[in-house]
Amino acid sequence: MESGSLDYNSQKHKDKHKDREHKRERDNSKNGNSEHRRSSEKKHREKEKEQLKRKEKQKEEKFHSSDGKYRDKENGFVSPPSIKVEEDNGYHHSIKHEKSLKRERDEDEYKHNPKKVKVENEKKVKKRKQEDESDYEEREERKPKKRTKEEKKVTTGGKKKVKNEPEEKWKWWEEERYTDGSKWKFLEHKGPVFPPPYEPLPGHIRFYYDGKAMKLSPGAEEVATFYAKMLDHEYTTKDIFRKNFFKDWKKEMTSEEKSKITELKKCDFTEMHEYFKAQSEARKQMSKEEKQKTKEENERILQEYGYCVMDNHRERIGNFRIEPPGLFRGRGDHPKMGKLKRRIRPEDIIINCSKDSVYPKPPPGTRWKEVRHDNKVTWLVSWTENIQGSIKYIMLNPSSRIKGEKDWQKYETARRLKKCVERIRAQYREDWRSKEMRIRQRAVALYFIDKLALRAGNEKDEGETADTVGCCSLRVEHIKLYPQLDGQDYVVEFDFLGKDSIRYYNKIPVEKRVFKNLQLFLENKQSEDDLFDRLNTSILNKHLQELMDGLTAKVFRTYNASITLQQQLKELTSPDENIPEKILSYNRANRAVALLCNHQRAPPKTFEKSMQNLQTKIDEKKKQLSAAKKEHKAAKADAKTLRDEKSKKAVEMKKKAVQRISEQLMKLEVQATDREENKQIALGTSKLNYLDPRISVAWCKKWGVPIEKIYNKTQREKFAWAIDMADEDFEF
DNA sequence: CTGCTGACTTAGCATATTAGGC
DNA sequence: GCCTAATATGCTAAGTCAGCAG
Repeated sequence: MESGSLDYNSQKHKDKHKDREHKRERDNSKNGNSEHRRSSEKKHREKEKEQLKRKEKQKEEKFHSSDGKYRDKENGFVSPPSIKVEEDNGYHHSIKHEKSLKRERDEDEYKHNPKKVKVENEKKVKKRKQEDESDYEEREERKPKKRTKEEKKVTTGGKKKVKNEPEEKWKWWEEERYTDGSKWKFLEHKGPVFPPPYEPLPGHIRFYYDGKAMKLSPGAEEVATFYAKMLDHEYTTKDIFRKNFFKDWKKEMTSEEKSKITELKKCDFTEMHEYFKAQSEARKQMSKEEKQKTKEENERILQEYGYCVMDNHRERIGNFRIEPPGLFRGRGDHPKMGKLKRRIRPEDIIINCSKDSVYPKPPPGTRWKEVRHDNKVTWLVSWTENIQGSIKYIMLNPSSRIKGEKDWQKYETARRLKKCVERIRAQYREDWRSKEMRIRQRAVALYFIDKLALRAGNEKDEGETADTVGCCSLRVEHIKLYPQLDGQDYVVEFDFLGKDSIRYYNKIPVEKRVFKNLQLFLENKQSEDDLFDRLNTSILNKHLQELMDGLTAKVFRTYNASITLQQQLKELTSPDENIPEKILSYNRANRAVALLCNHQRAPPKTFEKSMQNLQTKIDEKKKQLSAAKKEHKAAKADAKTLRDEKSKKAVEMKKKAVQRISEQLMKLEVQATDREENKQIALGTSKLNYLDPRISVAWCKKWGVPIEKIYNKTQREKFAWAIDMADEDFEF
């Protein structure tokens, strides 16, 4: 059935193969690599089936929208059945209703967790009424509800010095969303902050070529400092890095320099390197006052450039600083590592803001590349980066409405998947026996994505990026089939580099049918050939879209991560645990997810040492404990003979001491276990991106664990919506 | 389709800040 | 209070996915 692509492909591989023999970064990374591009043959004669599916999908939708709970609808923004929608103007939401809903929720929350207010507002007990500034009224369509009126305030000045207890937190999640595809009505900001210009090195810091001091032109010198700063980094030992750097560096040299400096290995940057080390040392040694001063300066910049006004609110910007020039550090075996990332000038910058706002001013004597007013996008500033030619953006902070709404929506989509995942699973299992190869491939790939939480796996530009893959781009060389292994049947071994060149290694038993299909897909292929030669992410996602509105490959990752957390929490938490133990359970649940998603990290450099320290502490505590126990016993004995009040009291005290120490010991032991189990696993990524925060919030409420134990300040800001709305009964 | 690219999310590592032990 | 280890934040690379032109 399929063929034709093979010759073409393997030809390509041979060319590529040569420059692709590098080693991986992580010691746990290993497999060989090669290139492969999918051939371009298509086949699309499946109309009837698609139509069928479309119908199915419609049914599915009806099923969903009728299953009752208004809350189940995406983002909860939906009229309850009982309330009539005023006019069908496209905004099918009922404001009034939401309000009443909200009130109920509040009551609930107070009932369950009276401490809540304190928890959330640690610092800003005194929410001052803001001077009202309603010049930003453009958002009629967004109709803030009554209650938000009082809250509506904009602090354009941003002069709040004392702490940060600005306005009362805006609950954007209680407002309506745009339904017309626009992202905002009004946007005003101050533009980006540029890195300081290059400061030439002092005269006594010299660069040597071939043993001889040599003064470099400012342009060449600047690039040289980028390299000098990285001297003790492993990067500078890599051939590609050195080669790329040298090539780009030469472009910045004067013709004179170019003719002299012909070999990197004759370059001596050590003096420069030492200089920078000394500088950063000096920075650390700065006096308190100086540190305070820079801190204040940073705060000033943050207040001026770190916020924008979007619609009626002052919102925090995520990254308002332009990336400074430097040497590109790709991850894994990146063919472009070491290339010069050039300095961004105002002339490279596109500003996005509303027409009727005060436009940001370019630095004196410069101009922006463009000022546009596109409210269909969320970015404030963009520029094109010179390594890959891709666009970089300045966007809002995760705590902003625009990011938060999207995040919330993501979890709602995952929850919709929960309702139909069984049907989808049944379907792909059925498809394993399809007579069409492409359907089988699609079904097996989807099975992997679902079961193993693999990423979709888009095609990548070969030679431009590190050789990494996801599900659809898996190659023959990435899997091994074992009809029998360690007493299990039909085992598939995965070994490939995924995003960020993190190795995915896993052996799992699969169903016989999957196994047989894999054998079939492997027939007559070279190791560099695509495993799924009839599939790509576009085909897969189109299929998924038909199965459920808004469904794409990555929704499975979100869904499986969140549902796993919920299950694990249920399983692992027991009522008699104290708080540290509960947190350990939470971390374990979190860890199960991180494992599923393959979120790894390099073991911290100080891991062994800090583990030893902890062990020492534990040993000491143990000694203390047995000493305390002895004393307790002795006291009891005394009390028995003396039988006076004083000795009775002493017994009590000793008893308490024993308790206290054993509690401390336990806490330490828990900590040790937790840390050991976390050695190579990164919990942060899943917590931040995959786990519906409402699950965690509900868990905290249910067990009386303070939310701060689970989420730090940043995380609480990002998940404010969830903290506000989820009660202990929340079910993902 | 198919390739390209724009917009936006997800990712690990580097650095800064804070907490906790002495 | 100082110093170190732990944690939080910042940074930016590397993905996903959709829409469009050809």
